Amino acid sequence: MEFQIDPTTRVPIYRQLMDQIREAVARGRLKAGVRLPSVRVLSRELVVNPNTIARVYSELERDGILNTRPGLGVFVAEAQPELSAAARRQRLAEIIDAFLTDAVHLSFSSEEVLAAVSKRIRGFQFLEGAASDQN
Amino acid sequence: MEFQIDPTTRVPIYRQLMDQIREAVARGRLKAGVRLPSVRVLSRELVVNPNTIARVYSELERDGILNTRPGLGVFVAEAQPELSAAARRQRLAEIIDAFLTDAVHLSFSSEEVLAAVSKRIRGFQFLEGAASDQN
Amino acid sequence: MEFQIDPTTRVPIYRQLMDQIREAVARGRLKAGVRLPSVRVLSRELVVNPNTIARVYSELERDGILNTRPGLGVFVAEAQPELSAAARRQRLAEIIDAFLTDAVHLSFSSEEVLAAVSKRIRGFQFLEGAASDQN
Amino acid sequence: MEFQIDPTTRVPIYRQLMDQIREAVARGRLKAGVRLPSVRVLSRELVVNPNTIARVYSELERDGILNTRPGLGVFVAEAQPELSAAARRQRLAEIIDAFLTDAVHLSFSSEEVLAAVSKRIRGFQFLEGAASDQN
DNA sequence: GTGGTCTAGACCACT
DNA sequence: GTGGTCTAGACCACC
Repeated sequence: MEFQIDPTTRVPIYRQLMDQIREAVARGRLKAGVRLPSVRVLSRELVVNPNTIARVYSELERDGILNTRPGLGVFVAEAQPELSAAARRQRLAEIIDAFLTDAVHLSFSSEEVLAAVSKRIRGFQFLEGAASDQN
Repeated sequence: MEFQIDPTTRVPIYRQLMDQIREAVARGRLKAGVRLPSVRVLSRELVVNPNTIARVYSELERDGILNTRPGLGVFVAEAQPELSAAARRQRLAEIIDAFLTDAVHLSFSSEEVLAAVSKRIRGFQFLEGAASDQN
Repeated sequence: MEFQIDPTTRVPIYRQLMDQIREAVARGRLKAGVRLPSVRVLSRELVVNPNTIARVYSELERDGILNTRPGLGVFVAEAQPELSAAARRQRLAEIIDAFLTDAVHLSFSSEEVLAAVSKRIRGFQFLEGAASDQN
Repeated sequence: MEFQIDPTTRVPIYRQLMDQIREAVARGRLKAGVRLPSVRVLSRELVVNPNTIARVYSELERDGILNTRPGLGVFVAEAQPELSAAARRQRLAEIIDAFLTDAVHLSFSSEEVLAAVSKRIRGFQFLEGAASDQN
């Protein structure tokens, strides 16, 4: 995995890195169990303050996306939704509505939006099957 | 239209209000030509500083979503996309990827996501027709 | 770069400063990547409230002329036109007509106006090449 | 002459009307000596407060573009530059620089700008000859 | 009445 | 240190 920081954006560095790790996991490019570079190594590689990397790892651990095994390193966690089904559904509705609001203001038609989502969704590693609903 | 501010979130007040207005316009609940509450009235209603409301209105005006008529008030604008097709397509890809990343981490399947998008898209007022691409 | 505010004009302070920065960028006197003075420094220098400077920077960022890097400062952005060709052409026609209207009322001849434009245009950093129209 | 007010713009009504009269004069569509509609008539026609029309006429009179002949009406004045040659040249330079700044930020090339100015200048009624420089 | 601009001063997040 | 957000309160222009 290579991560890239664009310092010309107003998105904070820690956010850029978090988003890239989250997206890599979502696309299946980072699979559960894989070890990430150490804070020190990655901070040198990206020319970023080690504190910033450490913050990224700890926030992703809080989100259940990474696990730190002391002395061994930081690893991609098994997928494990902690939210209730109701909370997950509500959260999904929120992010869909926010996304659709933006899409409308970009003057796309609903057909164009659905087509684009259908196409891009193939680049992501979703759960198999339909039933993720029982918890 | 009623707007609601949640002061406990870390989302800035002006952002919450902007998002709510943008969504209401995208859903067709606020139609072009409708007058919004005056800065002073809304600031009293939401118990928010008038400057904060004024900021929301002026940023939405810069985005082409509202118009200000001096001395008269603030109104919902006619939709008028000014971005190039290339910029619009890139923006759409970005928001879709960000949305799908979140959806994967919520442990939904791709079928569930597509179904939810298809369902919720009906609540929004998209452009008619499919081809909005010639400019 | 030195900026100057004339408090006797009816042009708002933030507009004066915005215009000066826009012109400096257009002339190539402020090049992409250059760091602008911090909000606090410039506000002391110009004897203007920091909020006013912050407003200038944030509006120019929305226009794609500046970038903010949190914690680091404000920088001149790479040029990146996002408007559609149609919108750009219409905008150009509008500003030309407004300019020509003023020029006529100053009692210049068309030859004088064209000569003056041709001469002054050399002080600006335009795009190379002629065709900037495909998007 | 028909004037049109667009209430959806943030440009004040009095400014819209002033600009339209100035442009009509500059284009030669309103010639010196022509009588303009009375304040009352025009205010009914445009559905605008009479005070607003009166303000437009009085400001244009101050600029030397209109003359009021009491009891007779308001007339288009003879062109009469009151400024010194130096002041006129400086003012021309200012409006050219402001215009060119905008044109650069619209990502046009200098060739495109010159071509567009040359084309649109034909729609305006400039002074004949080149020598408007002796005063 | 309407919105727009500016100041002063506080608090927070990012690096 | 950097910029971002919010409040409070003043003054001005437009209608």
